[in-house]
Parts: sequence; structure tokens; C-alpha cells
Amino acid sequence: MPCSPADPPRPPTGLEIADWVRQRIRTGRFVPGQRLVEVDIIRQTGASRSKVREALKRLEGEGLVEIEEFRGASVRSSTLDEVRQIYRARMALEGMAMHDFTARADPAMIARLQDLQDQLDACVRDRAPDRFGRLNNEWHRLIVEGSGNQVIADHLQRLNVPIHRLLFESFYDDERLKTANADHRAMMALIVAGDAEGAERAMRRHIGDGFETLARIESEFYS
Amino acid sequence: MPCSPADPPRPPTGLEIADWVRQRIRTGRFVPGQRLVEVDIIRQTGASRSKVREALKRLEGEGLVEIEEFRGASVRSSTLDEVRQIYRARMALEGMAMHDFTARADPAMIARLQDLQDQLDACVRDRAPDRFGRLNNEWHRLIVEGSGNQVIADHLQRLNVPIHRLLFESFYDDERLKTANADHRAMMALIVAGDAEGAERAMRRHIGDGFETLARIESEFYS
DNA sequence: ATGGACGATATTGTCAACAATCTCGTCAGC
DNA sequence: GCTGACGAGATTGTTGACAATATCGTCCAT
Repeated sequence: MPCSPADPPRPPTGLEIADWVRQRIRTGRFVPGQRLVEVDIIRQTGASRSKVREALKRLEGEGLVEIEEFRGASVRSSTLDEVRQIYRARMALEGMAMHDFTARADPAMIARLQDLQDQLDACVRDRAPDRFGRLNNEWHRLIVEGSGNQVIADHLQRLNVPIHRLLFESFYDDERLKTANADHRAMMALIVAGDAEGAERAMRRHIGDGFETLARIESEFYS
Repeated sequence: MPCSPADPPRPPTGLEIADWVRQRIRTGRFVPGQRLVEVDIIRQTGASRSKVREALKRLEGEGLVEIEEFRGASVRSSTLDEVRQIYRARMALEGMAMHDFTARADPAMIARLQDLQDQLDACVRDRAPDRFGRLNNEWHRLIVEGSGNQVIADHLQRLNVPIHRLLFESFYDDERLKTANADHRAMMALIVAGDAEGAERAMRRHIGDGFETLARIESEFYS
């Protein structure tokens, strides 16, 4: 079993450290307000201090982390109003992505989307909110990637990081799960019909409804 | 003349260096493809090397510069297709900002907007495309700031940096100047009438037309 | 017990020296 | 003249030591 000779213990790069921290923020392993002490990250990742500092600066630029002089980095927390603003931006950008996707979609992409849709239907039948959440993210990502607009894709990816957990939360409400899936099916129909404007409107409504549900569920967590 | 005792030669911070470089990229003092040599920036700004490197990394995160290992930073250049994608994102976000502005606008904001509009009219009469460009930027910024959505404002600011020069270019076409100003006046009317959806559609058309004009003018500069 | 001054420790910010790599001119060989 | 190897200088990447500041426990006076 010849193991490849050129990949053993390579020290992580700044980008990798940033990914590592970002991942942990997304999944809730690092919670808002938590301090990110350089030495701890060094110990856990094996990176050098420069790389860790570089990564934290990068995450500050993304708005994920707050850095105070001589007090270091901590996970930034969002207010409910900021979440609302993020959802508003998502409505705009994902709506536009849906518009362009519909105008460009070829049969192969539509087939991939249909495949995902079938799996989502199965999740609704089986009451599998967690899996539904994952596939739902895939579904949205497919639309955005298929829109042919990498700029919008990048900005959406950044917007989604701070609300990653919330993107799963609302599907534990069975009613919301069904509504969301019905939205998806309706959008599929509009895509197939080539109705770009209709699909865009539907996407915006869909995301707007998602926030309303969320606001009801989560409002207790915010001031 | 007591000069304040606590502001003498303070070394620039990383953020200030980033602003300094960003400004020079925006105004075309640094052109796409140009190498940004650390020592040169140090000499011109008086910052330490750490700060300069920090600033360049930050700008890389913003997509403004490209950093290659052991080759350093250079100003990233955009293809025409990327400019198109940026304009598409602007249509989405500024459209949404216009929607929310119209729904929220109070008399004071509308008055400030009207004031700017009067000055824009004067520029059209006087054939002052340069001043028109500056005031036009102000006009758009006022809409976005007044929308009450800082997230959208931030993302738009980032989107605008690489196309800053282009935002002035098309107004040297007298026809475009008049059309754009007519768009503005029409949007003002929709805002006053409280027609948020109409204003959003108008803004999207306005930006879309801006790109079309640009694409005609500038297409020769891109492959 | 309480509040405030003090100091030890922990943590972050800065800098300069050194290492790694690239760039570009030079020159030998064909 | 052309090509490719070579090497000096230029530029970037990395590390470690040191400085500046914050944190938190301790002790003393009241």
C-alpha cells in the first residue's frame, strides 16, 4: 500500500485555519460571544501564530468575528434585525439567481434539480427534517451555481454563514416543512415553464416566508 | 494656535493602508495587473511591513487584489463577464434597497433626495458629466443608506469598488446622461407616490441600461 | 465584608532578522 | 544568433523574541 509520499504533516495554511474556524462557527461549536484565543487554536490545529492571526483577520473581514485591540477575537453575534437584513439581501440575490437560472437552465440541470426534489419529497413523507435541511441547502445551491453568476454565488455564501444554523431550525416545524416543499415544487414548475419572472417572485416569497417562520420561532432568543 | 498634543506622526494602521490602496485602485492610480510591491507601499505610506501585508491580505479577501506565493500582490482585473455579473448583483440589491427606501422614506429624506435631484438637473443643463457622476453616486448612496439595511449597503459598497471608474464613464455620452437623469426623475415620482414595487422595477431597469451602455462603450477594452 | 490598589500571569501587538523563492542579466556552448 | 545554465540581487514568507495591554487573584485599609 504505497501511501503518497508528499502529503504528510503539512502545516495548515491561513485559508485552512479560516475554514476550520468558520466551520465551527457555522455548526455552533463556537457560539456567539465566545472568545477565540490564539494559543487554543494553535494547539488544536497545529498552525503557526501568524497563520492563526491571519485567519482571524480574514474572518473579521467577513464579519464573522470581532477583534478588539489587546482583547483578541470573539464570535460576533447577530441581532434579529441583522438576520432580517440578511434575509432581505438573500431575497434579492437568490431571486435574481433564480431568474437567471430559469432563463438558462438546460435539461441536464433540471434533471438534477428534479432528482433532488424527489429526495426532498421523500423527506417530507418520512418526517426527516434534518435530512430535508441538508438537501434543501443543496437545492438552493444548485439554483445559484446554475445561474452562471459567480459574484452572486460568492456573496450569498458569505451571507449564509452567520445564519447557517437557522437554515435548519424552521424545518422542525412540520407545517413549515410541508409549505417549503410545496414552494419548491411550484418553483420547479415555473422553471420548466421558463417563467423567469414568476420563478423569481416565488423564490423571494419563499425566502421571505422562511424568515417570518424563523422570527416566530426564534424571537425569544434575541433581545 | 494650540495644536492638539496627541496626534503627531502616528504610524498608519492596517485598515488605513487598505483604504489607501483601495482608493488608488478605485481612482485608477493602480491599474489592473499592476504589481503591488510591499517595499514601495512601505516607502509611500510609512507603515511597517506587517501592516502592509495585513492590508494586502485584507484586499485579497475583498477580491480586489490577487496574491501569488512568493510573487506578491497585484491588482486583479475583471473580465467583461464579471462586470456583467456585478451589475446583475447590483440590480438585485439596489432594487431591493429602493423597494425598502420607498416603503420607509420620510419627508426629510425625500427632501434631501430632491435637493440632489435639482443639482443633477443643473449638471445636465450645464453638460457637466464629471460632477453628474459624483452627484449620481451620492444619489444612489442616499437610497441605499436610507433603506435601513446595512448588510445590503456593505455588500453594495464592495461590489462598487472594482467598477468605480466605470460608474463615471458612461456619462460622457450626452444621450446616456439625459436618459439616466430622466430615470432618476421617474424614480423620484414613484418614491413620492409610495409605489415600492414600481420603484424597484425602475431601479433595476436603470442599472441594467447602465450596463448596456457601458458594454457598448467599453467592450473594446476587454478581450 | 467591601472596595480599591497592586502585581503576577495571560494574551495580544509589533518588529526585525532570517529563510525561501523568484527575477533577470550574463555567459558559455552550439 | 539562440538556448539554456548559472548566480547575484530583489521580493516575499516565516519565525521567534520582545513590548504593550488586559485579566484576575491578593492583600490592605476601612
